[in-house]
Amino acid sequence: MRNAEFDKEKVLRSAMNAFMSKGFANTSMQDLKKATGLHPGSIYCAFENKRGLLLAALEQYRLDRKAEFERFFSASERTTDNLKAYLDNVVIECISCDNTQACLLTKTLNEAAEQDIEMQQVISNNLSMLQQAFAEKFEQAKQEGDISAEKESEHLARYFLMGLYGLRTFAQTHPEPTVLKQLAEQLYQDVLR
Amino acid sequence: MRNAEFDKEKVLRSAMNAFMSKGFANTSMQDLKKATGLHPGSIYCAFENKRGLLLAALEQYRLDRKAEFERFFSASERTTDNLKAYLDNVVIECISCDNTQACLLTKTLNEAAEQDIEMQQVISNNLSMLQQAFAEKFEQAKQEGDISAEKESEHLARYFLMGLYGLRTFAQTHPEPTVLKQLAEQLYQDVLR
DNA sequence: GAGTATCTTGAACGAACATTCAAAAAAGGA
DNA sequence: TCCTTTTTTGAATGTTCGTTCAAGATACTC
Repeated sequence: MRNAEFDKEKVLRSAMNAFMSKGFANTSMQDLKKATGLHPGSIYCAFENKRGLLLAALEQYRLDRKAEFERFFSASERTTDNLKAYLDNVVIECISCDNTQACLLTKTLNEAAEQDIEMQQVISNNLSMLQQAFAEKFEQAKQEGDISAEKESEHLARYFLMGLYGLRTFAQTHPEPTVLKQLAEQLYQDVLR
Repeated sequence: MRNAEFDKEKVLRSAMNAFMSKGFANTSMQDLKKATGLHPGSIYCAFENKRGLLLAALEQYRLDRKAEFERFFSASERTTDNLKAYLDNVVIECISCDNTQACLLTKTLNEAAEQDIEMQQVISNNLSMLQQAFAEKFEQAKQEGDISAEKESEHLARYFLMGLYGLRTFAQTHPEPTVLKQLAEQLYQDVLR
């Protein structure tokens, strides 16, 4: 017997970052070896494939984002405040120089979705879960009286998610803090109103 | 002397479609040969590179979208009506099964932006021009009295463009006509209000 | 209609890629 | 301590890629 030496979470986060900054196709096994510290053979032993590594990285990404989500939405008692904090954090990520600018889900969706139905399904499911999570928070905010009871939580969640996608894309061409903050603020207002 | 045989616009539109459906990295020269009907040598003679072909395709895309923009905004006398028609058309594109679902600019931005500063510049400029064009139309709509004079056209254009990005991304995971129409409608309302 | 300049063709090239595999190393069980 | 089992290692593999190039085809010029 012998156990694997590497820390799976660390490896997956490294791979995540590599895929986020260069994309799937443009990240070579050599890049992944450098990023993760794992030799090709080990990667194939643990994840079967380069594609398998991406799938595992996507799952880790989902877990990490879920934890982040719950952290933000347990900060204050007022849900709308948490929502604003979450949104502000997205802007901060967009401005930052590390690899949090991109979203692994949308990046992979753009690149690997075509031709790979299973990958598309995984990403769609992840995004649907995020939308569902937002819908629950909007429902909560309605009960707290900060959002009109007439609005449908599901619609709000969809619109908000659309805004997040757009914000991230916009930031890729114009990562100016002032502009991004304005956009985020208006999105927040439009959703609350 | 001898002139080139192929129709440059047709070739570029074919290349455009190939790049839009499979992305830059995943479109091989064989794919491009099949799509354009040009042999590798001819492509290299005319465009220097695979990358050069993408740059040329991006320019053709810009021209085509510009023509489309002007066509939509000269349809009715009321600018807001034209804006709505433009937005509805984006939804139609998102639902359709051809390659108009994706935007070549954002697709390329996601893939080739990193590592290629010139490419990034080209795309940023294109998107800025589109934003500027929208800003002019919003200004027009203000003068026609359909948009509050207090709003800044530049802000409206930015927000609208962000919405378009988001809509296209959202459509990739959930191309349901009803949902997309709702999202487009709310974006339109939020911008006009 | 001959000459020439340019384009077209498609086979050939080296490089880079994802993947494999056999040998070496290491950790547990007895 | 030795044996077994699993992981680690990194060189080797076959494939595919973007790119080149020399030969052939074609249209324009004089």
